[in-house]
This record gives sequence, C-alpha cells and structure tokens, in this order.
Amino acid sequence: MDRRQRKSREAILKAFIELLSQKNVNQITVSEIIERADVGRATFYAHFETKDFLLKELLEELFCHIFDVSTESGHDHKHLFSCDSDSSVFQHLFEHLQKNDNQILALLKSDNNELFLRYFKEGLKELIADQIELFNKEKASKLPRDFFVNHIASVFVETIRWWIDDKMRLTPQEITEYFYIAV
Amino acid sequence: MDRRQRKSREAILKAFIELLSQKNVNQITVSEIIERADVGRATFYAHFETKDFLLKELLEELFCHIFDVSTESGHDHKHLFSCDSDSSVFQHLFEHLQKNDNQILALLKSDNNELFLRYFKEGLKELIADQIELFNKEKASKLPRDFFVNHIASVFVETIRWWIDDKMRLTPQEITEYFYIAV
DNA sequence: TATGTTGTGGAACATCTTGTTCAGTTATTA
DNA sequence: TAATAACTGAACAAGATGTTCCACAACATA
Repeated sequence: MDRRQRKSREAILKAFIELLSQKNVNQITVSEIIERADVGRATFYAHFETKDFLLKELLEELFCHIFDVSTESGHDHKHLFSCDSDSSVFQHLFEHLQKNDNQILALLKSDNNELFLRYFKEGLKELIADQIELFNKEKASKLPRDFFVNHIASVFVETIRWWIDDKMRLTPQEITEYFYIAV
Repeated sequence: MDRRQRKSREAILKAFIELLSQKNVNQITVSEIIERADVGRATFYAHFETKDFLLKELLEELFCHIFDVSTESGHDHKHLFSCDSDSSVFQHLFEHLQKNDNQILALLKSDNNELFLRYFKEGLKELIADQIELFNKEKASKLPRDFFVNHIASVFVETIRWWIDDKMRLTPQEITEYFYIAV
C-alpha cells in the first residue's frame, strides 16, 4: 500500500478513535474527523464509503489485534482456557485491558462502550466455542451448547463492563476470580 | 391533557415505534416520523425537543409499563423471585414478552435491540437488588453484592437476547429453567 | 533524470436534515 | 359566543453529506 494512502488511512482512524472516546458516535461528523486527521474531504471518501464503513473497519482492525494477542505465542491454545491456570485467556485479557496498550480502554470507558462490547462478545464466542469443555461440566450438560457459549461470553463481557464502571479498582487477578465464580 | 395533544403525542410515539422496529434509530428522520404520524413539523417540535428526547420518553413509558405489569397485583413481591415457583417474575416476563401485548417484542427483534435491552437491564437491577437473597447463596457470599446484582440482570437480559435470536423456539417455562441453571 | 500513474487538498456544489418561525385554521373551554 | 390553546403548512437558516473537478505532490519505473 502506498505510503501516502497508509498515512491518510491511519490519520483518519486515529482521529476517529480519539473522537469516539470523547463523544457519542452519532454526534461525530465527517467534518470533525477530517479536520482532526488533517485530511481533505475527498480523501476521506476515497478511503471510506461512509462513516458506518469507517466504524466497521475500525472494529475489525481493533479486535483482530486483540484476539491475535490473546492467542499469541508462548500461550498454548489448550492451556489458555484452563480455569485454574494463572494465565487463562480471560485474565490475560483483563491484564491487557488494564495496561491499555491498545486504545481500547478509552473506547470502553466512553459512551460508545456498548458498540465495542457487543463486537467483542461476538469474537469471544468463537474462541469459547472451541474450549467449552473446560468450563463447569454440570451446567454444560444441562444447557444447549449454543446457549452455554453465549452465556460465558456474556458474563465475561458484562464483567468487563462492571469492572470499568467500578473504576477498575480490582486487580486483573481479582476480577478474573469473580468471573470464574459467576460464570 | 388536551385531547388534541394526546392524539398528536401518541401518533408520534406510535410512528416512532413502527419505524424503530424496521430500521436503525440513526437512519430515522424527523420527516419520516411526522409523515407517518400525519402531524405537522411544528407539532413534533412542540412535543419533543429533539429525536433523542423522543427516544428517552419512549423508553421510559415502555419500561415503566413493563415493570408495573411484572409486579402487579395477584403476585406478591416476596413470592415473585422464588426460583422454584411457577410464577417467578422472570417467567412472568418471558410470558409477557411472548404474548407481545406490549410492542416491545418487535423492538427487541429489531436492529435497535441493544438500546432496549440496556435500558431494561437497568430497570431489572433495581428489582433484583431487593430480592437478591433468593438467589444462589454460595455465589452471593463470594461476590460483592453490586457485582452479583449486575450479574443476575446481565444473565437475564442475555438470555432474552439468545431466546429471541433463537426465534423463541422454547416455551417461557423452558427458557426460565435455562436462566436459573445459568445464573 | 524524465515520465506516467496515483493519491491528496481545497473548493464548489446539490441535496438532505434539523430546528425555528409565523400566519392562518381548527378544536377546546368557560 | 368569545377567548384560549393546539395544529397545519410553508418558508427559512444553518449545518451535514457525498460528489466532482483541478492543480499539485509523491511514487514507481525506465
């Protein structure tokens, strides 16, 4: 990809992320985005058909990155989900969030958190579906697989929400424990 | 309230509900609403400051009604939440939803379901907070009250979501059982 | 270095949406 | 019947959207 293209694209995405962490997505105008990104109007529309497409691509890029990290080397897939392991994916994700090395924490704290949590949940479901046998077997046997996967993903996402609403006072380890008790 | 005022207000709310069940809230214009409601533009703005206020009032009206119904006469408050009772509030709510005697089902099936589920959850939390001792005591003892209330409300709301996504194939009784197993 | 291609910036534009205003009409109330 | 309140319809300014055009800068290739 042309360097100019890459620069414009990233400037737009960056500006959009900043705006998303400040105000509701509906109140963000294209004019604001291009002003902050310091990019021409025509350039914006050369990259993104509409604001909705911009959002969609942002979500994909952001969560693609997260899920890559959560399953990255050093952690063995099978290992990741074991509930008593110090390094379950879930704790890993809480830690990742706390460090805020991606910009996602700001977005989850914003008015738009719904948007990101929803998307995040969908990604999670895929991860969980492969590893479901590592969770509470009694529950699993009484519930449709589909329901149970949805349940686990929901509880995780809602735990994140609660954690953030509570100003992230708990450590990743503590909140992970709560998650495993609740789920 | 003047009959004319009441008629206009209800025509607007009705039109808005219909549109909400068809398309995303962001794509609904005031012009569409007033056309469908058959009401003048000035009338709309005499009733609602902006579209956002309209949405807010709609949510309040809708859920106020639901929570009234869910705690209505014939059901004793203490009784409502007992998990093995045939008439727990939760089953009651599932039944209510299935009958669709309020328009809420269409809204929960629409693109805007997030909106309504979120609002619903907040209302639920207040209900649950008073009755928390009726749930799994072991979990309750290990978790902050606040976390546990949020957890129950979340699981209920996400169970509704799953049920609806699954075309409501299960009976209210069955889905209520799943809910109690999961929570 | 010269050449053709591609992306960018900026302005101008038509179109749509919003929220306000106003004058004329209809319904309610006393 | 008279006064009051709400409604209609149209017109309006302000702002947002998405497109088009052109001059210019950055890139790739020879």
